[in-house]
Amino acid sequence: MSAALWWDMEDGRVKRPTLEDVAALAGVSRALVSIVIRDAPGASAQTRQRVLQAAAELGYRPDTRARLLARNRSRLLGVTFNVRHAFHADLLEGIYGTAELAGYEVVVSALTPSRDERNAVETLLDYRCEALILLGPEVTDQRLREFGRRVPAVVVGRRVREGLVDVIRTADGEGMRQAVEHLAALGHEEIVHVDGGRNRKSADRRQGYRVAMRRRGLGGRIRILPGGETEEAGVAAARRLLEGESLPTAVLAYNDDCAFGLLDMFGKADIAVPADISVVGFDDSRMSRLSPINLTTVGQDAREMARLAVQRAVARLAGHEVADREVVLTPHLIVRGTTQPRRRRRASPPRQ
Amino acid sequence: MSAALWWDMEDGRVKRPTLEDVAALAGVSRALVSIVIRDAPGASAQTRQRVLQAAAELGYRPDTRARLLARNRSRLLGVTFNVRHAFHADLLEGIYGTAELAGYEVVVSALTPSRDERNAVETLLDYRCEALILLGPEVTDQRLREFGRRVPAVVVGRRVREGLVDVIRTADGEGMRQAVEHLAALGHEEIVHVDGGRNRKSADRRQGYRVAMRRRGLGGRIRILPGGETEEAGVAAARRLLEGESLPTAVLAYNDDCAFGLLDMFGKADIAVPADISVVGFDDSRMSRLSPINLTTVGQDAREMARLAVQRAVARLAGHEVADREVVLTPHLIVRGTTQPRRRRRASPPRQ
DNA sequence: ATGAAAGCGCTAACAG
DNA sequence: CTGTTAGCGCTTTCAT
Repeated sequence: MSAALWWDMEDGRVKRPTLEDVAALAGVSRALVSIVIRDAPGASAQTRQRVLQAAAELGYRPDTRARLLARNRSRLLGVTFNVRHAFHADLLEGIYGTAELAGYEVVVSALTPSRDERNAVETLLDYRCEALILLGPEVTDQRLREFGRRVPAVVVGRRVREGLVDVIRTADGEGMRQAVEHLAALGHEEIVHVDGGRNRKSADRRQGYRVAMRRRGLGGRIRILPGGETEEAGVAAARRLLEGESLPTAVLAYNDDCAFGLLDMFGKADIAVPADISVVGFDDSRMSRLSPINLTTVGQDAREMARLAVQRAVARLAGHEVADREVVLTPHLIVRGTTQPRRRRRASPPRQ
Repeated sequence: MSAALWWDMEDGRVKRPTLEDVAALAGVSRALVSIVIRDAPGASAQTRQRVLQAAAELGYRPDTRARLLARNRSRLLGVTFNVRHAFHADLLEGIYGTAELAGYEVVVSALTPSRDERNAVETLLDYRCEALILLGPEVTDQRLREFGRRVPAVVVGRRVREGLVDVIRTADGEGMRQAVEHLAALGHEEIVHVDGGRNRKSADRRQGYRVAMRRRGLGGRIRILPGGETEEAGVAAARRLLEGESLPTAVLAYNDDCAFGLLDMFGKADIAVPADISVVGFDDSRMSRLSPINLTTVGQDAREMARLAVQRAVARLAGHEVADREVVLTPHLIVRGTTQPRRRRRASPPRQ
């Protein structure tokens, strides 16, 4: 890395040493250099030494483009993620690590408002990625299956109807169960669920809530408010709650963002959390950990999900029969400061 | 896009149509297909038609690897970003857009705890990116210059000492000035600054605070508390403030995260914000907009920064002399709910 | 306007 | 263990 490489202002190109250059300096053939660089068997220790030395001297680094093209297999894993989603950061971290161990490279493609899954995947496929890992994709099952028809695809964090893609996700129902159990154990009975709208994840969580309530003997108290995935949705839901004649003692939101909206509106309306009402979110997003918020929420194991996703993709590529297309991990409740035992409501001054 | 491509489970490889296939189907040479696909001059409208048709029929998509290798210029812009940094999401969005307009492709490399700038940049360079755009890099100036010596490099969001790299950043001093002015205009005089530690950005902001205070005739009230870039640092600083005999009426934090820590600790100590003390952050991070936090902070124009960064890189590659290596944009204060006119302190009940 | 041919820098199969 | 030889799929002269 000591080589002083300069870029040529004339044509904007950088002249970098090639295998050939290294071979020349080491006085061997290109093939031999290739072998040494790839750390493949078939070169004497002595040659190895000399080649490595020459490479270092020139500051040689293999050209990924050429390598990718020449190699029969690209050994490339394409990953799409949403820059806005804090959870994806954790997943990416794990993916890079696991992929490296498995001998794969990772090429990521960011989703932005003007760059959806289709674009991102197309880009990835143009690089001839061998498999796709899609973090919390927002396209239809139909399209996901289309992706899966082209290369092995692993969807992380969301359910996909039957077939063609592997799925690594968290048991949403179980998460809701834990949340309901937690609240019920604290003495709450009027536990309202503000749902996430019309998507599948929302349906799963809604159903989980229903089942858990019934199982706790609170079937009669089931109350679901239409919500959404955003803070605004939470605000709107809180407003609706406040308009009703009686407030529940606990609210279980579809996700953290929605819960933030609830917290906000309750704060403005002079309802103390958790003294007057307990609030639980879902996702354990980074913000939920922020102490001014300190939200009790349901968390997922990012590292494990990442590990499994890569492992699936690789297994599939290796032709191994994968037993279950879908792996459902168990989430775990993280109790923070927005829940407490049910108690008499008391007046409390506004905060803002 | 209608082609039904299947991946071969035998060897994990996908067989995709090549230029050759398209050429055969269209009954022309590969060269001609290449011309048509690239929309380059040198083919009759008729041929164009036929080739395009054939390509569509086969679901042909050019192989990026081959393309990159064959082209003498990669027309690739390498971007490093930090997945944890919400602001980078906005920047990326702008970068993708501007780059496309300029006829460049973008390849991003994510920074994670175990994957620092060095790794990321090396990966990017291995793809033979022509230029680098580094979002809020955390390595030394020394190393940044090293990058700049290899390819044109644009650093976004931080100052770099003299030379070799272009810089697009926000005027930190001006941001601090606006914050101080805002607080002073609200009647605050005891405005404490909790700084960000030993990095350059922190020094800039600290200095901006000093200058602004003096200019406002508050030179005697200058008070700087050692802080840091994290929430924890904010918590610690708040603790130190609370230990002192008198609390200031306003605190200006190094950044939003630090401000969050302050908010948290104040909340726990029964100090109302903004009634008892006003708090200002810096960055306009996504969380600062969350209504339970609703932090008054200093914002930056992501789109413009992105546009300028790409423009710089491209200009540099085109060999255009760029007048100023450093562009400093003006930030703007965003007044939210954590600041209010100075007034008598009053007791207020705990929130939690 | 079209086609033939020569690489881009590397890997991999095959001889020696 | 080492070197020779084909490509990978595309772009790009350079003839025709």
